[in-house]
Amino acid sequence: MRVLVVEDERRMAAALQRGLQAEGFAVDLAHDGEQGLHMARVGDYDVVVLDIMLPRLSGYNVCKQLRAEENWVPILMLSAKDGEYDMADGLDLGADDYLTKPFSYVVLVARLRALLRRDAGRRPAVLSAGDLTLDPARRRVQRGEEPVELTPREFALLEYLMRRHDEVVSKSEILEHVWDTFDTDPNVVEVYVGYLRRKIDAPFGRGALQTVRGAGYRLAGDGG
Amino acid sequence: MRVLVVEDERRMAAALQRGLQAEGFAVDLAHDGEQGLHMARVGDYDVVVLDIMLPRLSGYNVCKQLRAEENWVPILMLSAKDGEYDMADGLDLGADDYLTKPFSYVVLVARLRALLRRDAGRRPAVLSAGDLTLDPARRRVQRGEEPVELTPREFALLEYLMRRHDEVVSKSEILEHVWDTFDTDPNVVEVYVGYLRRKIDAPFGRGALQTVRGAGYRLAGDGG
DNA sequence: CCTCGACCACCAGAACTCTCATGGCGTGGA
DNA sequence: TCCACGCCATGAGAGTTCTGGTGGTCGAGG
Repeated sequence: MRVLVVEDERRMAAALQRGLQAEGFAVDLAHDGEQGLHMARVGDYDVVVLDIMLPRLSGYNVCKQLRAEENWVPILMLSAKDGEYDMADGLDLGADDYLTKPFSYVVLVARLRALLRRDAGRRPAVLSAGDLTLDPARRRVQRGEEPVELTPREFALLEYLMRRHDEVVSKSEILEHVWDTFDTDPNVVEVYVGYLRRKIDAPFGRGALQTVRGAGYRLAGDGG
Repeated sequence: MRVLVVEDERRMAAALQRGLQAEGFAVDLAHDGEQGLHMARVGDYDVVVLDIMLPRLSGYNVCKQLRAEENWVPILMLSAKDGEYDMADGLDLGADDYLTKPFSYVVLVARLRALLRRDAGRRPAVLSAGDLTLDPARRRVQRGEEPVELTPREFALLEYLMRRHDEVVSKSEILEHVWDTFDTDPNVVEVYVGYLRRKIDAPFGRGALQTVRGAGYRLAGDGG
């Protein structure tokens, strides 16, 4: 698999190159927007990792230009640290997924693989259950129009429950996937379910996160 | 690769089986010590995952018995939750590595692969630098004979530095490997280096963990 | 020698995660 | 119906991690 990484910061670029090569990707680097655009045009890549903040031509414009030329290579955008550019705009310009810094190396690789698996040009999934929405890339949750602030662990738990909404999910499944650990006190799940309810249900008079006694929990898709 | 999992708790056993199968291992289960011993004898496995607390015959004794019969199949032991058995004894009986519960699924798989890569029957590595020793499996650190208590993050940082002792390790390398993240504030490394110094150097009048200005840090192998 | 900028050490405090203990509630059996 | 038991909810609190700010130190250059 051929990957083009467009990133001006040398250290970041080198780290990405090393990491991705270790995963078996063939990695080319471009250090500014113009070079990146040129290489993306002629290089026949399977996927492009594109920083937004770039000298000469922003990642923003690289993406826009490529799409204008009907080049549908999958693009994974990396957000700026400050909020100058909104990732949502990046998506509107035709990026396929985005990551906000700082991001985990594992997550980056997982997203790249997901991009490579599916048809190019599709939008990243935004999970929903009733009027509850969760955007894994932007790390944002809303109940209706109202944003909800979650800690990392709460977010991971909700994401897992939303991916399996309307199913009954056992505590041991949750521990495996959200905590990645065997033989941990299941009470920690109960505690975090409690935290979530206080944030996504109680303030809205809902009861979407239901207990199924003896079996686990279910996140109701109809909003509870 | 064929794996035998000897574990009596049904849920744990099922989770291990599913997880390892997903990694491409062929997994057989035994639910007590006698069955496990029998299967290990005749089954020609590449590695055995062996719980200590087992009905009928402890993992302890299964291991001892196999080694007495000159069966050198690599064995990864899982510790009891309570401290009834000491893992060090397990190693003395011929286990090749051990994990203490609760453990991460990712760590388990990594250890299994490590076992499969190297010659069977060898002891797990205990890292050392001067009179500083670190046992990754038992999660224990000593300065000379004196045990040192570390938090998980401190331990991970020290482990990485010890694996590369006498080398200069840059902050970005540390962030990548210990924090698994790009573009995080490097100050967090400085803070944790400070914590480590207060635990492994200052109380012993040492200076093993050295700053290399502009380059990173070095853990001196001669004890500083 | 002094200044300046970059890099680093360290304190303080906030946020987050997890453990423990207690009490409520449902379910099944007497 | 009432009780007993197991499952779950929740408050409290401790330990850990991380952020931000401040000040020190080193090296280069005037």
